[in-house]
Amino acid sequence: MAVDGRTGRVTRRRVHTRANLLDAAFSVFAAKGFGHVSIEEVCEAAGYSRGAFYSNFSSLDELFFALYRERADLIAEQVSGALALDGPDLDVPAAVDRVTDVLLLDRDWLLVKTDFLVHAARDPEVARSLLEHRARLRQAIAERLGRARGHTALPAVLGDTDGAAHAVVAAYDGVTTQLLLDRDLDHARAWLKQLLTALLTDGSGTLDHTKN
Amino acid sequence: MAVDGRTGRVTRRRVHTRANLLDAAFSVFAAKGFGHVSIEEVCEAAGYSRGAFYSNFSSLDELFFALYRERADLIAEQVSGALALDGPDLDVPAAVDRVTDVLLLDRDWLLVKTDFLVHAARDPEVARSLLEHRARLRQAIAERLGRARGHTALPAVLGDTDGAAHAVVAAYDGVTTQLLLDRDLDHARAWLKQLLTALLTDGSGTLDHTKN
DNA sequence: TGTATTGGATACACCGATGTATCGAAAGAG
DNA sequence: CTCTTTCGATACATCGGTGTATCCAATACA
Repeated sequence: MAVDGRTGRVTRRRVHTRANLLDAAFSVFAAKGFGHVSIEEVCEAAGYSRGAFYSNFSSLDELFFALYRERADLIAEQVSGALALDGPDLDVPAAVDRVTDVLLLDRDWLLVKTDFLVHAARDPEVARSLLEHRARLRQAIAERLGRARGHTALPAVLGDTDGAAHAVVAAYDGVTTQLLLDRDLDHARAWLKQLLTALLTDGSGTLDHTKN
Repeated sequence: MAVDGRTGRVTRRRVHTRANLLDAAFSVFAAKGFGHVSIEEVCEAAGYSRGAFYSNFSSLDELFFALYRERADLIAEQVSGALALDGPDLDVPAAVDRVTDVLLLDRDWLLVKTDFLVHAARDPEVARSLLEHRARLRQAIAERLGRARGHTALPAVLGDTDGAAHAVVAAYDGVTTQLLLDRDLDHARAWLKQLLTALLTDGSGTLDHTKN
């Protein structure tokens, strides 16, 4: 019974092993990619037998989904935090710095995230859930940008704040792709920052792209 | 002997079956995703036995790589064509239209391409090859943009033409991600066009993002 | 602390996919 | 047309992963 219609007692041990399995799965997925990972590998990495696995999940897909949700929510929380740090008015460049650092924290997450994208791209159900997640993030960004108006007017090219938020996400996705290939985290961060400030401040930061 | 150190006769039949295998593989990969596809499935889809497969390729990876190369080169060619269509001077909006139509031609290719990205992200060797490919594309774009100067000055925010080319690729990658999820090809095309013209013409096209 | 219940380990039967070795058929060379 | 080489189908041995059923140990609760 891995379905979460659990009703009776749930021991501490259980939540502990579940967490361990998720953590181990994260490492393994990051290293080999979902689709090249067997249930056994995850169990071995976590130090459990397959019995433990089937007691907590009913399939690799289910685990993957749970894993993604967990981590994505974490990131979303951190992004919200980074956006909220300023007072009621927003300091765009500073916020861009903070958000960028959160979004491009570690490559492993990007790997897993992209695996999940590939997964979602073939399963409308999963895609829906991912799209909603992205929409929420965008909305948070747009909302926050709205409150910054006046401070730094958005460039007209992007349309309203919602358009700007869309562009921000696209930029993030674009930089992610590049980072996955060149493995240069610092460069990616710097570039995303420049791209975002360029997009959001109508500004004049020169782009440095001396790479590949 | 699947390695291409072939020396003796190579029959027509052979090249034909090889092509069939590649085509079938493309469909199957697009549908299920590399990593959820077995050699047998590819063979079955192509109407051959595993004997034919092993006679032409030594592993699924090898086939996948060959497949990617083939299609990627094709696209690159088409993009070059689309860029070259104008005379010596470039009509940016028109070129953007043409290029966009080529880049976002069909979703299946994007699926396979993304699978390949995920693959490359974990294999430095493959990543190098993909990076080079991207670099060539960017270079072609930058070169072409260079010849358009004067016609429509690039917005300063992007730095030089090379920076602009980088941004173009990032935009493409970003829109690709969105398209994979929402499956709305027309919308993606429209959005990419607007994004690119916004990026490249210092222009005033309003972004339409009424989606998800 | 004793006892009922839950969690996870072990063992088993079962595919499905892999790679190889062999053989007949197709196609090029002369 | 014949002969030689190449291509691809078939059969086989094997392996790794899957899911389930069973059992012992750990844990909550009274």
